[in-house]
Amino acid sequence: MTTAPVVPSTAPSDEVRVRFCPSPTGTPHVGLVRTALFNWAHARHHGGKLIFRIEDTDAARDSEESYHQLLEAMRWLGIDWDEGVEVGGPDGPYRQSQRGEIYQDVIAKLKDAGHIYESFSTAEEIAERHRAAGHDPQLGYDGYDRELTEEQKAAFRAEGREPTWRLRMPDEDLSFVDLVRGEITFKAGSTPDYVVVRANGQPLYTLVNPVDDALMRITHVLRGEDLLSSTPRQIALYRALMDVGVADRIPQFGHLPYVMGEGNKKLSKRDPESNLFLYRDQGFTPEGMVNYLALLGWGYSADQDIFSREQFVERFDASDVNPNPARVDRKKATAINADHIRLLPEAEFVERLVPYLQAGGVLGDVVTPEQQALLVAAAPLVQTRMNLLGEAPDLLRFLFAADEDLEVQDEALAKIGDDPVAVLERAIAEIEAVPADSFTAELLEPALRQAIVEDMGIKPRLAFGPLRSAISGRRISPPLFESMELLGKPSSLTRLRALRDRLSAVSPE
RNA sequence: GCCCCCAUCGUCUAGUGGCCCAGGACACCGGCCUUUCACGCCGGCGACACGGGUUCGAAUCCCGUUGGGGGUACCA
Repeated sequence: MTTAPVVPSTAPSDEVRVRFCPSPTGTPHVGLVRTALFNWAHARHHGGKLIFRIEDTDAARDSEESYHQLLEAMRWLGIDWDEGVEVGGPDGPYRQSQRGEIYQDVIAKLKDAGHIYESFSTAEEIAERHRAAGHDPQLGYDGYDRELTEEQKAAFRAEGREPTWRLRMPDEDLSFVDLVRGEITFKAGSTPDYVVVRANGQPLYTLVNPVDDALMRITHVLRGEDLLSSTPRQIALYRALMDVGVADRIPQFGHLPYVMGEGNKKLSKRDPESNLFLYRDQGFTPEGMVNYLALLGWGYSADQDIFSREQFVERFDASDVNPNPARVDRKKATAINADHIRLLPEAEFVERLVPYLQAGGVLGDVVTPEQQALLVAAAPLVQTRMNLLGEAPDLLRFLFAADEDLEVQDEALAKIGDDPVAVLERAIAEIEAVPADSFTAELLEPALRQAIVEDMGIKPRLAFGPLRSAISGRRISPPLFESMELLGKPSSLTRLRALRDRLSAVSPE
């Protein structure tokens, strides 16, 4: 272990330094990731640094798996950081579980300066004192141990009590200017002296979080609204830390609105709606996800909802964040994602499709050159037909399936006209006449239209319906003639004949 | 109980005293395009929580009410 640096490692500067400091518990959820994203955007917008720290001081709840998921989430979304876990930096280590010595040093300084004091009161005793005084027993800590004499402390110790340490709060109103909400004032006396060190000597989050922010010279703290009411006590702590030379400034705070679930309930961590990876697995692109997340409490402009990561960074300003809670709306998120799918360059789109096609069993682990070529040719046909990349397998499966494996869905046989067999017969005859080397949608379309629509007098919808069912097995498919072209003449004919035979067999005429 | 935050269409939002009898997006409903489904295009529905002030003028400022939310732990 290196010698613990307990003063900020460099002098204050104008550099913007923000941090993202999650606890590794559970799976990354959208609210958490939105916070990471806004901090990142703030740093990038101002040409500053993002510090990624892990607050793993609760051994019972923290997990290594969760830590790795956090990294995965950040990387998937393209939220990069400048200092912190994995990349290092001047103020490491960046996992609080490894910073014990640093905290002990700070605690010693706070003790020496008298900013924190020993408290022997139990919760029951505090409540009892409130009752005795005719106050609400739910009132917070009453400051009872503030001025204990050495004799009194010794007496408590003799009873076997181990004290916690509390911060001495100033008896005055505490104000700060919130980056998203403006000036906020907490009344004097509304924040009791609070515990910063456990009876076992271990520091609590209440201490460790501001201490690390101070040592890492954080200038702006953008965090969830749930931490708004802890701000006054942190400001008091900062003042104490400045007094003992551990902090050189109080950061500016900005409290981001909650991310709510549909309805009006808070998004719980177990709610599937909140699980970032579910979005990814269903086919959200990082671009779409970033765009949607950015819209949770912020707006790009009065009349534009779709924007790139770069545009987001360019325009993001914490003071434009809307202070009221945002609800996640899957439909809007999906629509935003759909726009980003359409914006993807074709080659990129093809690349993104592959993992989803593999997951859907359409492609194997190894993509053959033939499959790759087919995919490249087919991709443009489906790019405007998808909202989620996860829809790709259903849309494209028929192209990659062997003719004999193609399943024609019942639904695809429902509304295909009075005499689909005749339509199929005619189509087969027409297609047989088309040379294999000029088997293109361009030729197929007018030929089949002439034969079936014009000559047979069948409406386009019913003329092509049976063909679509035969070729794709589905009622809804990518464009028919292009699909036939991709499949090629032999395969197209095989499929048309197969359906013709099947339908002839069931209808005796 | 006490402290704090929030309040514009169903939802996300624009709006920082006149440009707003409130703009955009999603969703929804029509229509156009069309070989299915989409894309695209056109149109429609739809909101300033309520009450008082301030002001020549308020969605915008102030106060109150109501309604949501959070905090009040030896969790983070």
